[in-house]
Amino acid sequence: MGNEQDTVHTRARDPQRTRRAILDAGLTEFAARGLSGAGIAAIAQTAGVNKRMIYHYFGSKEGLFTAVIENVYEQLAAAAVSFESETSDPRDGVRRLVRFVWDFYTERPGVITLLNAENLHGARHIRDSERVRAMGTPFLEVIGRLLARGADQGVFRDDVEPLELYLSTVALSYYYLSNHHTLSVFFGRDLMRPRQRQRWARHIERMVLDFLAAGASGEPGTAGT
Amino acid sequence: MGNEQDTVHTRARDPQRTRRAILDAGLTEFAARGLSGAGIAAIAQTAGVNKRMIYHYFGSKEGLFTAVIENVYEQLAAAAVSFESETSDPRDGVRRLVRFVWDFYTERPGVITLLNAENLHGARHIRDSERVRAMGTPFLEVIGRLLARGADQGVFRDDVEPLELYLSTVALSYYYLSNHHTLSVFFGRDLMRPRQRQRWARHIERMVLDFLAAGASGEPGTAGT
Amino acid sequence: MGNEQDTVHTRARDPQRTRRAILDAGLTEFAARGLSGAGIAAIAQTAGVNKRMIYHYFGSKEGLFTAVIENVYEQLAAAAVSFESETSDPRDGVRRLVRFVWDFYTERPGVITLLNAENLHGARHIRDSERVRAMGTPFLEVIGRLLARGADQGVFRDDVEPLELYLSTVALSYYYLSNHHTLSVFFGRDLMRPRQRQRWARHIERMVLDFLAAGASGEPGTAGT
Amino acid sequence: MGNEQDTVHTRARDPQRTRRAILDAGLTEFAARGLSGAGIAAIAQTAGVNKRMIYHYFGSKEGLFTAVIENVYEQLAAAAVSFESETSDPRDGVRRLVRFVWDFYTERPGVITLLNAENLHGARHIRDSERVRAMGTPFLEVIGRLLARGADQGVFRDDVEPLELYLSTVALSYYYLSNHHTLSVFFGRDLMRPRQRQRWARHIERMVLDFLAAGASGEPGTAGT
DNA sequence: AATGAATGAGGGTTCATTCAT
DNA sequence: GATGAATGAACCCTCATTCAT
Repeated sequence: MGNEQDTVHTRARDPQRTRRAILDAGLTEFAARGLSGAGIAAIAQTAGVNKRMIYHYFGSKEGLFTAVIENVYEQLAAAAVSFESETSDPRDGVRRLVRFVWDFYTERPGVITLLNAENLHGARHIRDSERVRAMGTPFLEVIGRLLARGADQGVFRDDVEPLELYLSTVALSYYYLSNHHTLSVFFGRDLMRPRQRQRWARHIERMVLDFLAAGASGEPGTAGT
Repeated sequence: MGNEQDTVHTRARDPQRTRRAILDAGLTEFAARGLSGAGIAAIAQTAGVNKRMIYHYFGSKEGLFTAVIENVYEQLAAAAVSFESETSDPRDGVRRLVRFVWDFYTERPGVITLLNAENLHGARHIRDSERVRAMGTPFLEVIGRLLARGADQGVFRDDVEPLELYLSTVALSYYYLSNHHTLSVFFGRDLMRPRQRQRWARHIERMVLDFLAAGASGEPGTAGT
Repeated sequence: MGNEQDTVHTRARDPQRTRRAILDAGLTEFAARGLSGAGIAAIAQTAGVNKRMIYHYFGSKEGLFTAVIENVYEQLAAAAVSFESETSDPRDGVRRLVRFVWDFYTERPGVITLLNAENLHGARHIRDSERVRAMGTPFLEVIGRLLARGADQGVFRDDVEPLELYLSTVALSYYYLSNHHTLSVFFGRDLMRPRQRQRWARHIERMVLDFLAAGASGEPGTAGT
Repeated sequence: MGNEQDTVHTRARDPQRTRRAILDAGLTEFAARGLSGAGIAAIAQTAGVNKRMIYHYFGSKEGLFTAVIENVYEQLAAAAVSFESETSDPRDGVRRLVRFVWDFYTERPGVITLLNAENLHGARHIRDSERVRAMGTPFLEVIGRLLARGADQGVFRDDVEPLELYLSTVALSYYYLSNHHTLSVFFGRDLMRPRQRQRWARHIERMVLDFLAAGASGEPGTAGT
């Protein structure tokens, strides 16, 4: 008695479903406990599958972790195409960018801890991944066009690089969400109360936009002429 | 053969030194591998002490982790007094703040992973610490005076709260340093090359200052007159 | 070198046998050294299995202990059916009872130390066991019939309860076997010499029977007529 | 912080008191947890002394255990002199014996677990103790006189040895108290309820006395004439 | 595809004990 | 007499993983 078993005896054979369940469970567990904190047994239990299946589909714990994190990056890439602004107003484009980033991480808190975990390990799980490598370049191109249009219209300064804008935007969102536990203790106030979060979201938008507006020429440029 | 032993046989009896050595080793190991990734054996070996001593001084692995992280916060508090600017120029004050934050985390990369680890665990190790709780308030007061002076002189806008300025400053430094591994892969460029780092440091300063200058009254206020 | 391994490398895959081997080894070790004195490593070695298997089958050291002790009770229950006397002579029935008890514990000295261990821990391992709880009631019923028949025939007194007879019988056997080590020192004679043991066995029989006979009516009762 | 320390820093130097405190704590802890279950740290804490003191006074854990158990035997010997009956009535003498034994173990439940522990270890801690060896002989002499007187007066049978009477008496008390935890579960009733205990005490007395009376000559003997 | 049995290494922790003061 | 620091072995247990079915 008392045999700790991973799952019920008979289970419908559904490779796709099994694989997906493991991937989801891996995301949950790795996000909650980190790479070394998460256990194969717990993942198998959460997924409702036999431990052995994890090795069958992903080879090893690190293999699963790699798959999980690549999956996250694909989510990011997939979602990102949505904010390619067809709007002609650059300021609206930046607003959309800021909101997209904020919403993305707000809605996926696990992604943050997962990325932290990957950074803790020197990004070695994605380093050799062709799917992830330079996946960010398209982002920079979109943002680059945005910045160029803004500078052209005289509403944005022209000395900001796409990477700088992107990193600034993410940093302001990510750090707040990533470190809210310690910050809330450090400052003696709960940063995750809805009111506080909304204030911060507005602050990011303001900060990014006002920074871009600072030193703008104020008159339409002549680029392209 | 047999059992690996933790240290050399005879050791100078020096409680202070032993405790300190464990604390330092704990910082190093926890920073490098996280709470669950770090091992008592490795910590003891790094500290050059017997494993048992960790329990003697800190009760448990988590006890040591708590002590390590509190120690980090004390470092932060101790270092922070240094940027209390006696300068009368508010812009210089903000520059000092930005540089202090950037330098602090740049020089202490372990602190970042440590704080990430603590956030992964919901800040439960400092939640009940009276030493850490609200330790940030003095920061806000210093920054509050800075902002007030700047607004008074007409060089800063007056709609920014101390917490907003502080969090923005830290976010821009912290995220870049915390996530540089994945970001470097994602964008296909090494963000930690000295050149890149310097550029980013300058960017933070510019972004914070230009944001604060945006919408400033431009003329000295009448406060105190 | 390095780590002592528990067993030979390859082992026939035989769950039943493995489980049984662990149970037997647990009985031996717990009986010899008590719950806290027995070690998982020793049990595994005695059983010829890997340490991990103990957790696989029994969850924990205490889980194994619980299984061992429940197993003992099942032995007792199983063996007990044998003395249900079909003999019509009540005195013979009591003799069979006395001898059964004496032989049971004589042949299983480990059971005594095991029961002592369980009592040291407040019987908490069997307290919630449905298999053990009230397992003794059938004993009392058999003995009750025996006493009734004896009283009916006028050879037993009628003021003795089944529990009293049973406990008396076991006490006289159990204590002698349980405490012979200290008693032998205390009295300066070896109580476990065959001669001494036989004398004691005879004494128990005599004491129980003479007690039951004392105050008997001496004439057949009228019950059932 | 969190240094587990054994006692307050300064403590009145009182060798007698310290030794006594350790002995008492040892009795308590060994009785509650057995020899291997009791820990030096717990004993030191219970005694309110430094761990090192245990080694100072008793050399080792086993040394302390030996001292504790010898102490118990001295208690037994000391208390036993009290029931040397000056009464001329042998039946009263036996009643006093029975009650003394029952009361002794009832009032000192720890003694039972301690003796069990010593038996678990083959009585090796008292085996070489001159103080304990044959300490029981005086008991047998007292009881011997009691039996002789009873047989002489024709109220006791004459085929019972002192050791048999003593062991029977103790067995009936000891087993009930020693195994009440498992017995209560086994029979589904709480044997330690005051009512149940009193019934058992009366049963012991009855059983011993009726056994002794069985087969008595019924007329005063001629011994000594 | 899927499972339960089995493995060896190492996890954090506690042990009784000794050293230096 | 008394203390706190320090030790090394052993403790129970869990880990990621592989074997046999």
